[in-house]
Amino acid sequence: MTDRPPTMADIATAAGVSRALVSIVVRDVPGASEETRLRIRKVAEELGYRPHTAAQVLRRDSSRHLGVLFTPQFPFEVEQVEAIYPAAKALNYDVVLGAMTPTRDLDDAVNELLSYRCEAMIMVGVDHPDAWFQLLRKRAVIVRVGRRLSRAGVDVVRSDEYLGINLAMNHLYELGHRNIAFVGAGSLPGAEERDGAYREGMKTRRLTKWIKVLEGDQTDEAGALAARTLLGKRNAARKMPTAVIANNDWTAAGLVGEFRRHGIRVPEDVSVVGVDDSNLARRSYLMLTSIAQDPQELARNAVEAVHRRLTNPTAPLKDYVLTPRLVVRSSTSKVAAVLPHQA
Amino acid sequence: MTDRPPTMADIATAAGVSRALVSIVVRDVPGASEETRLRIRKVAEELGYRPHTAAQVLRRDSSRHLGVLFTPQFPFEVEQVEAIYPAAKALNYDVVLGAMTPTRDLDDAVNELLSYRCEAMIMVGVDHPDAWFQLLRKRAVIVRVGRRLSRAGVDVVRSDEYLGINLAMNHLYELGHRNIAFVGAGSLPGAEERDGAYREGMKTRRLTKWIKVLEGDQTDEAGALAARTLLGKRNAARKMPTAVIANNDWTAAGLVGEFRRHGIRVPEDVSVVGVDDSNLARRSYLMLTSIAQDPQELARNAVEAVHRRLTNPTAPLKDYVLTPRLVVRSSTSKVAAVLPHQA
DNA sequence: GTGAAAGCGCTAACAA
DNA sequence: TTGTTAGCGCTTTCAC
Repeated sequence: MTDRPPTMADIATAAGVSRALVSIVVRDVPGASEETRLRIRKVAEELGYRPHTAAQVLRRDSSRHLGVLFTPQFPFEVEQVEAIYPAAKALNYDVVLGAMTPTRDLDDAVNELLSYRCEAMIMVGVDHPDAWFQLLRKRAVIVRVGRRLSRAGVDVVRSDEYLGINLAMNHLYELGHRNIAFVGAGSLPGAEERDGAYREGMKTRRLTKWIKVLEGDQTDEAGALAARTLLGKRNAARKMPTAVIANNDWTAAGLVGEFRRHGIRVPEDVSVVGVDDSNLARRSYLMLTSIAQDPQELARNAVEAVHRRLTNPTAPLKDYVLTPRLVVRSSTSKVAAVLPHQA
Repeated sequence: MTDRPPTMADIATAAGVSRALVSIVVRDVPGASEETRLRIRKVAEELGYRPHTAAQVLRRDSSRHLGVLFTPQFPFEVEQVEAIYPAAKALNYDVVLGAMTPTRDLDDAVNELLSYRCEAMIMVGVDHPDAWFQLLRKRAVIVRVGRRLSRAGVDVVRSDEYLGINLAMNHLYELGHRNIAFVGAGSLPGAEERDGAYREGMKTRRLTKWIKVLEGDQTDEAGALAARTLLGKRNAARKMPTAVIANNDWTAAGLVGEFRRHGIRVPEDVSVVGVDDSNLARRSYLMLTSIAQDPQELARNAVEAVHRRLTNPTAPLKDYVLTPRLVVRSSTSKVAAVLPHQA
């Protein structure tokens, strides 16, 4: 059988002091002599004391609990979430994970976090109608982290996607690429704005005739599908691009995987650029050129945004925009000899 | 500012009944008329009532909280964890995630779950010294889910790895493969036993001279590394295998990725088998032949194991062994023409 | 520097 | 069927 865990009362009895003193020592707040502190801590250690989170939360008026909503199937979101732990600890928040899974939607996850009385929630990559956010905002502080442009009346931490796409295009343009395709966010909300950066960039560079936006989402499978679509156009003049920008690394990995399966070499035959500069981009068999957005920095800003709003609920809405940078690896190279009809 | 969430007292007042009745209705236990139930539920709904988990946990003698320890960076563990939600709900447990990250080790995660007073923890893919488990067992019910053979004095749910490896070998043997390499678990605990199935299977089939075990872990990078090692032996007679078994799909994906990067076709030039039959195996650009272990079934058994031990703490240790099966996709094919010296 | 006491929201045993 | 009540482990205010 498992033992009943020791309570503060047990520590107090064992150390010969009052419960209140134990609380003071455990929470590390002023109000006890150094000598008592040492003794109590020693006893607590010996007895294997662990604070009872539920009791703390119940008693405190603030839970200091920070909910994090994310989809564990998406690797970049995982990296993002991992970065939140140290950032939250720095500001003394406890992190509670709210995972979205095939059998557990956003509402399920939110309700759970609400039951834990999280005073704030960081939503990683979550998109939803504005009205939904407005409603939830009554119950908890909301901060969104991601690349979406829409605001929905909550604080947002994101990287400058417009700039990011442009960095990718510049890089490819300088390598001689003209026929550059883009795998976007498909029908997901915010897709319009994101594709916009690509379309506009192509226009600015007088590459309008090469504009090619493929439907995507967050997955590698979308990348593989896009690759097949492009390969289907292989024989059609002007159609098969010499470079593809994917809206994230995972999708880029799918592109590379499918291209290589068909014997199309990356980067010799086609260059691929990802976005996020996630761990995946660093894999030795991919080595993706990618647009870096530092998860640590996003996380720090997100937690800071939470803290700010918790401290000052009426502060004006803030849009934290971080500057991405280009990381060149070996999934991009100079464009191969250009056929006459592609010039 | 966020509103103070309504409590049972608020509902009771609004509905003109006692708190106890509200509790009865909310928990869905017998003791209230259907009419009252309806009214109370309606009021609760209107006020947006959410039970206060911390208060429930504090009051109940059992928390009904089931901690799940895992590493979100490992896709198969994520699939495993996702399957635990429905299984836990079926037995009325709440799931609390304990994520292990680069900045957060097993002890950190365990301590957090202990503070939440989880009465049980399911450890997905966690390996640790036996003594560690013995110690923790005093504090909570522990169930391990994974492919490891070691017991550590706790209940284990796993699939029959020995059989799995044999299924893979049979499949490859029947396709004419003889020079079959294996990417194992490297220096991780339990590696010996797992490599054993491969070594023994090779001996049984009189393929001793082809035995080749490459170091691995759980990652795709390990697969890529193994592929490079094998490619380094390409020109040495007898050395480059015609088939490789990876100890999981993620590693298999790394193998395939690196092979294809070098223009080695899969399955034409080399066949690759994974283990887990995870989502990854189903990706269109990989279509890995894999040894399936159903995450749903593992999850159901794990939760059942938890329930069993919670209900009967002195029950004898149990080893839940599930039977894997072979799923043939297109990462394996008949061996190519065999060179004389390889016969 | 230390201790006493109230009460957070809820459950469960009991009384009505 | 419904209401009353004690108390889970902790924090926090106040008195000593």
